[in-house]
Amino acid sequence: MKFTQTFIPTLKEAPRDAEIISHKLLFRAGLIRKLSSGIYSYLPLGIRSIQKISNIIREGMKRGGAQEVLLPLVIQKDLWEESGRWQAYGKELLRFQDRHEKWFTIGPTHEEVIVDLVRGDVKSYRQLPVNLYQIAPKFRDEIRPRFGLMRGREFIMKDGYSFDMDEAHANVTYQKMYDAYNWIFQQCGLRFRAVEADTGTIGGKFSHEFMVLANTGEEAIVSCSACGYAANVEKAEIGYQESAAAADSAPAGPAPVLVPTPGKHTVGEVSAFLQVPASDIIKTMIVKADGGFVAALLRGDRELNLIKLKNALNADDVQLAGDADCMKLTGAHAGSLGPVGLSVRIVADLEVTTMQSAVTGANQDGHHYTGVRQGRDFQPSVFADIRNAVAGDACPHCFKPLEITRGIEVGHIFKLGTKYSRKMNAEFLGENGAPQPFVMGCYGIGVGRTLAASIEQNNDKDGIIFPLTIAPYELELIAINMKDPDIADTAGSLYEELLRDGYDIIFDDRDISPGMKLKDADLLGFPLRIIVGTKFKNQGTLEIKVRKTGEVVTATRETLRETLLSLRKSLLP
RNA sequence: CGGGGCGUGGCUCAGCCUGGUAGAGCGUUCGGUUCGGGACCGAAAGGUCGGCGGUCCAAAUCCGCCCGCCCCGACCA
Repeated sequence: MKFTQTFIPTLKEAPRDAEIISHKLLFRAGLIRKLSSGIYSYLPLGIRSIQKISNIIREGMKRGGAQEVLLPLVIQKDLWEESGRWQAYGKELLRFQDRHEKWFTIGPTHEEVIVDLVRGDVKSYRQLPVNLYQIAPKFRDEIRPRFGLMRGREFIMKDGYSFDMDEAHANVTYQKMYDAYNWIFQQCGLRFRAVEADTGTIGGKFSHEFMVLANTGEEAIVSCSACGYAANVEKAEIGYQESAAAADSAPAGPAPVLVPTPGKHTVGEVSAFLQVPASDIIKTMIVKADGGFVAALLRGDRELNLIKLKNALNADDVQLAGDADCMKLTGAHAGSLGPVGLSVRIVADLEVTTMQSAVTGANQDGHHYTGVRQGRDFQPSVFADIRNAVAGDACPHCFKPLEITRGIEVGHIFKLGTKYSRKMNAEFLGENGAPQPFVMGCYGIGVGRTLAASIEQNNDKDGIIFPLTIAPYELELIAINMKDPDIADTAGSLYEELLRDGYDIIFDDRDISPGMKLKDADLLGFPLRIIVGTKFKNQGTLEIKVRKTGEVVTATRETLRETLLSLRKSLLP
């Protein structure tokens, strides 16, 4: 492709609303433009990269035994009512009516459609497994779209769904998809990690998220370099080698003392005011669990993990209570709560059991207790790991210190089981002749997000550094001065040759200053760059620059192909 | 949804407080000089100042309503 024949509107400055680096660079390099909040157009370079990622996904899916389909974008309400999600999905589901005032949605995900499709045509276990996927736009009416392609409302996603006759077969399919995902992200040239994830309300023990490692990632990943354990912080367990009942055997100290702490609400404020470390404070949070209330206790410097709490309580729905509920239950506002004298059920984090003389809220505004002791002054009914892991906590498998890194979720696979097949009455006849529901799995990849994540991970001050496999073009040819006939002619014929050789090449044939071409080349981030310039005029040499390393290799026209081949090879994943 | 901010040429922004001629840089067009890191000289095009209404002799500027966009929002207990 010649630069002058395509549409690559590069920009010196990013628009003001671009916050993160990938958003800025996608915009400045002319890969995307915004139409509306969270809604983007893909320009020629953007769609090329998206297509390369899509093709890698297709290859990976093929290897994993899945077939491509294309499902409708617009879905009628009754299917969503069958699954119960018309009510359950909430405001993220875009709903609208056609001219007959019939309700529809633009699919944010396609379980209903795929189940409807398969139940109509798959009637026997002999037809299983069925594993179908599509790569298509989706729409989720996010409360707050942000970060460009990272969290848009309309976005391109690969979503796949598998149907198996039983758990054992579903597990095999799951494993194939797990392997396929590893292959796909590796082919995309990403540094990533598959981590164990919470399965949410779906249940089952298999769920993995594929996280691209990047400091700007929205998710925290807990990992152990000693044994390879890795999990989303929502899920990550903490290793405790012995259940600490130490507090019970320690000698009892003096009874709790009520101290005034006027205007001190946060752990930080109380800690500073009373001159005690945050780790000696027990913070008390009132939580609404399935309609009832419980008090969750944590060391002052820890964060509550609602998912762990939900699992510990065996509850379906857990959320923090509002200030009004706190007031009603304890007689104090949030900020002065404590477990002493509380009437609600108490759930204590395992760490709390080792605290023998703690500071807690006194359930009167502006007062705290000191010298509070678990077992004597209050009695939790449940002890559980309910906090977020932090760096240095023990690995649940090998007890070595855990590390925390950040990641961007680009893929998620999990077992759906029979949740949808039961609700939507999707059954087949098994070997025993009895009808039974399909055992399903579901597998997603954010395609646009993968592009954004790659840029988030691979960039420098000058611009994007594309991995070879997903770059819009692999190779850029630059003629330093198009007005110089020697240079222009050489570059022109070189372009034709390389094109014939099958290179994925773009030729910057614009008649503009060298500075602009070179700046644009850095910004656009194609992996390899050939420069035809004064060195060619004077010495007959061409320059090949590797964007990733900055390495410059010179070649003659004779050695160019060989040099390109080996450089290209060095950039393969 | 709650809180905050913004909306002026394609992009980044000034002007608004204190009403009176709409500005700069980048980009674009034309001519010329340049040609290895967003070059230089000269000329030019391009703006319903987000929309509607109000106040006023006069509104980008003051007031009201609306629209759009952006940021923050359990972890305070």
